[in-house]
Amino acid sequence: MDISRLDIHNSDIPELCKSCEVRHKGMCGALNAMELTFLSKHTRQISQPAGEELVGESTDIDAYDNIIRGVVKLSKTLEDGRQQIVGLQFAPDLVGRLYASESPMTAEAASDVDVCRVPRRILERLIDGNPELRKRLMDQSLRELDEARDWMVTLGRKTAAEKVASLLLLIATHLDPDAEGEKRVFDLPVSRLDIADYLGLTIETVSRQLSKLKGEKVISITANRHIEVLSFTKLRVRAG
Amino acid sequence: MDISRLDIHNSDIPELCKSCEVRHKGMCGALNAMELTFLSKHTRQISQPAGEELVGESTDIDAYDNIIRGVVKLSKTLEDGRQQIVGLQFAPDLVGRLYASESPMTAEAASDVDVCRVPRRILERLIDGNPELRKRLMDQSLRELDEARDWMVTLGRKTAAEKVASLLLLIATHLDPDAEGEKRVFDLPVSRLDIADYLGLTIETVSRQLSKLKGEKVISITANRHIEVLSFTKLRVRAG
DNA sequence: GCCATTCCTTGATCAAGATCAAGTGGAATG
DNA sequence: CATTCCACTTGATCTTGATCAAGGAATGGC
Repeated sequence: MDISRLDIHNSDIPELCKSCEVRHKGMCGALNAMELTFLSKHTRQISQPAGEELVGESTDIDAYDNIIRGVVKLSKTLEDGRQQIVGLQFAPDLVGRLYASESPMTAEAASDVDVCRVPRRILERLIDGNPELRKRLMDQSLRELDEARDWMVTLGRKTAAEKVASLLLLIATHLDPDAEGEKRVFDLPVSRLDIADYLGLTIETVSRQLSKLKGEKVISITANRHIEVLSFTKLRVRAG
Repeated sequence: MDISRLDIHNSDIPELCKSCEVRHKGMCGALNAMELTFLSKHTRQISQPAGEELVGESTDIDAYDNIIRGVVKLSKTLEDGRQQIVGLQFAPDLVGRLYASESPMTAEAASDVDVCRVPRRILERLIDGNPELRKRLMDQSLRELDEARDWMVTLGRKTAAEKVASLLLLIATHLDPDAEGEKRVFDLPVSRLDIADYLGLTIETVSRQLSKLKGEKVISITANRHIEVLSFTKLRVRAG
């Protein structure tokens, strides 16, 4: 099962997963070309429109999804319907709680999403025999833990204005296809309701804060979702 | 480096770390008897009174601490001094961000704490050669991620009353030395300020909510820190 | 192009929790 | 035993963000 010995070339990568070869951003959960080749008989590429569920809260996990394109939101819901988004995942993250039989949260396509789906048992077997992949997944988990804890500070201690500015920075950072930078112009991959659910606010407050940032010439907004950051410096100051 | 082959008996465990043999609670980060024996020449038992720092935010990590007794709080601070506690750790958790050279947060003794300190390089080498330990640490990280995300729901979407009830349940669960139960009588291991910083509230609000729970006969409080839960059912209802 | 629907914005009012300001009580110190 | 100190409690008031309500802009179907 140690696939590092296999003589696999990029040309062997099955067509359906060519697009998985997205650029890695430091530590991440993506499967590499060799691993995808190894798994090719088991993987399926799946396209989900925005709003479709990938995994439901408290449902059995029988597959992991390697994100190829788009944004996935992870959320938890209280009995009375209050919802909190507990994470956003971008390509090439791996979606799914490792080593659990039941998902502790819902994973839903925030934007239109393409994923490469791998059956749970198959991936777990691959992990066992592949120390490098295991390390990569450990690193993704630890990075997600760091991000969750950073976000706890935002949720617990920041004002509405700081929360909205923080989210714009987060998205600008993660959507940038290039290494360390931030995207100056981008489309919000999520609705106002999603933003509110991520920040622990209401849609009205989010809307007001975005309007305020627009009025202060920190950002410009067109067509509801299209954002241009006019000053990262001001935005960072406002993010606290 | 595969220590699972070593012929080690419990009687070989160095005296200083005998107490490390606390009961494991399902998945956890504690080192087991064999590992502690292996590490005995490198470990030091350290006692810190409440309030003492184990690791500072943004400082170099040169050791990991295996908690033997007490509660450790993990916190992050904004430039202007606002603080958020992002996790509590109990025996036998391992304190310290794995595979990072710099700590993303402060780790501080919440109560009086005893830890077994292992130099970073030594533990990392042990992990590399010990698949079972690696799995245990992976499980602790994933469990901490689950807990952080659960807490994000509390921070983002619960009322002050629900937050305080949730924290009492969390502490009652973690302080119980027995497997699956909850402790009915216990001492809060943290101050009102710590509770406020964990819940994203002020000490005044925490105090008012505790008084309210006392008035409603859900809990009784004596000597500020000593809590008796009179009705777990009511407490759970109030935790939302 | 028109309509319906959904998503977003803006305004007015309200309430939860923060802030400001005294207290209270228990433990430690002399 | 008195005193100080610190952690906590309680009350009064204020502010932030929620709620309620209406209207506007984008999107999809026909």
